[in-house]
Amino acid sequence: MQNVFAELTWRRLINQTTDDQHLPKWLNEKPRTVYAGFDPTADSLHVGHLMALMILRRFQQAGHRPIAVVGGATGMIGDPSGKSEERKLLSVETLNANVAGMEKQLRRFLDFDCGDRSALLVNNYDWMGRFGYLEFLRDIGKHFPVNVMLTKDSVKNRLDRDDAGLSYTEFSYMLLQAYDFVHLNAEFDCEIQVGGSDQWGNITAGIDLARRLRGVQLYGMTCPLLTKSDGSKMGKTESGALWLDPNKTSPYHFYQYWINLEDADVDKCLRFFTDLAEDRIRTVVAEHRAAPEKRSGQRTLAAELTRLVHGADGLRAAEKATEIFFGAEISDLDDGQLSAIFADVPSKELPRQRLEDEGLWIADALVEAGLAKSKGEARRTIEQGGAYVNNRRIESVETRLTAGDLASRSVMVLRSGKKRYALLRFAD
RNA sequence: GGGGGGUUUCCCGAGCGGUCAAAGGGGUCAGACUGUAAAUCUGAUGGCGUAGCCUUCGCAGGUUCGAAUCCUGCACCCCCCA
Repeated sequence: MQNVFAELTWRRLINQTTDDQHLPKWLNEKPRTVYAGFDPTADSLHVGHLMALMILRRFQQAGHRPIAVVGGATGMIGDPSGKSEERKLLSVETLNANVAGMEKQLRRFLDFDCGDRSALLVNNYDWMGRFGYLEFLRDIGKHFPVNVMLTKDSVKNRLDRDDAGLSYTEFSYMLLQAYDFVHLNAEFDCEIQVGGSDQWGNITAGIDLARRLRGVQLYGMTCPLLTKSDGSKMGKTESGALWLDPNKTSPYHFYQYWINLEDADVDKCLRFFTDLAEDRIRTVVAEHRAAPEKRSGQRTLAAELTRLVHGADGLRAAEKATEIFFGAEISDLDDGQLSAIFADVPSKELPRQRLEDEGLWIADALVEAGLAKSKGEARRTIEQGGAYVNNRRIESVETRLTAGDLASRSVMVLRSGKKRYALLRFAD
């Protein structure tokens, strides 16, 4: 049994608990069962889920048993917490697909095969789906005074707004989550729930319900919201959320997000998201402060987190891609590796025959690849020294490309400027 | 209904018979610098294998050796008077 409370404290993962006095001791007494919920709003987890996930992970590492609950039922309703508008309902098929996608990813963070403290993965649809409406109102609804519900932040905030209402459906959300906690307590002896700070109301609702229905005392703990030093949301890119699914966000982009993190957020993220020990983090941060231009903090963070989410192979791919995207000459790579590295880069297929005889004029190649709108533009780029083939600068507008300029069997990597890439594939 | 002003290249905006592919600014694209940031500086910015040619200045005609620039008609926008 390790002291998980102390661990979470130095990692600054505790925002609020239902019992600061007794919780640390209570957690050290014996292995406890802890749960966190994940709403299946998409077919992949994203960085926003990472906080709760890492907390479960640390509980397990300390010797406790984590339960990840995917909200097949609650996801059908939509949690109003932290949301400014009524959400649209997802179809049952979408929900099922989403639940399946998230399950796969959860396995990376939690150990599902280690004896007593093996993680559990459950779907609340399995117990909520069977409930009849009348039954639910009699057995559960009866215990929720509306005046108490109305004081919850998630409800109050929505009612205070002039531009968004709150449907009866979403209003009922907290009853479902409260019942989840009670069910998990009865079924798995789960006694503590963790979640983001916006989950406080839902968690305490569950604790109240458990006391009334079962006469037991449960606990709750929230972590801080994940925001950047400038106040914006962490894990948001111009193209949307930062997903954990490599098909939605490539390991390279995932890695790059952390490499580009503000200096001010590095310490915090190392504590939140890596398994590194406290003194190691202190060392990394100290080194980083001494020479911020080296980005050693970001590098450590990016490497640790990418390895955790995408595995050692994913990290290697991301590092290789980084090296190449920042100008390393391209050589010794085959078609498959290049396709993987440049997965998000536009590509165009041309007949191999274009490389024969005279070869392919470099300006035509840039236009074909979409890096220039006209040959004139291509010509200018070349004249200004901004055109590259396989990351080698093209010196002359007269350059013609032949089979010898292929980076691999059939791929040629074109680049305009610092980082606009495109591939040309030459089919037989 | 009457009078006046406008419509320019991706955007704003100059041009008011040839030296206009059209000033200037913004944007964009390159280059330098840099910590994969911002700022700054430099260059480029209709098309075409380009000492040249072709297409652009609301639309259609016309005057002229020559029109973004002058004339006529049409369309749309703005302002003033009624």
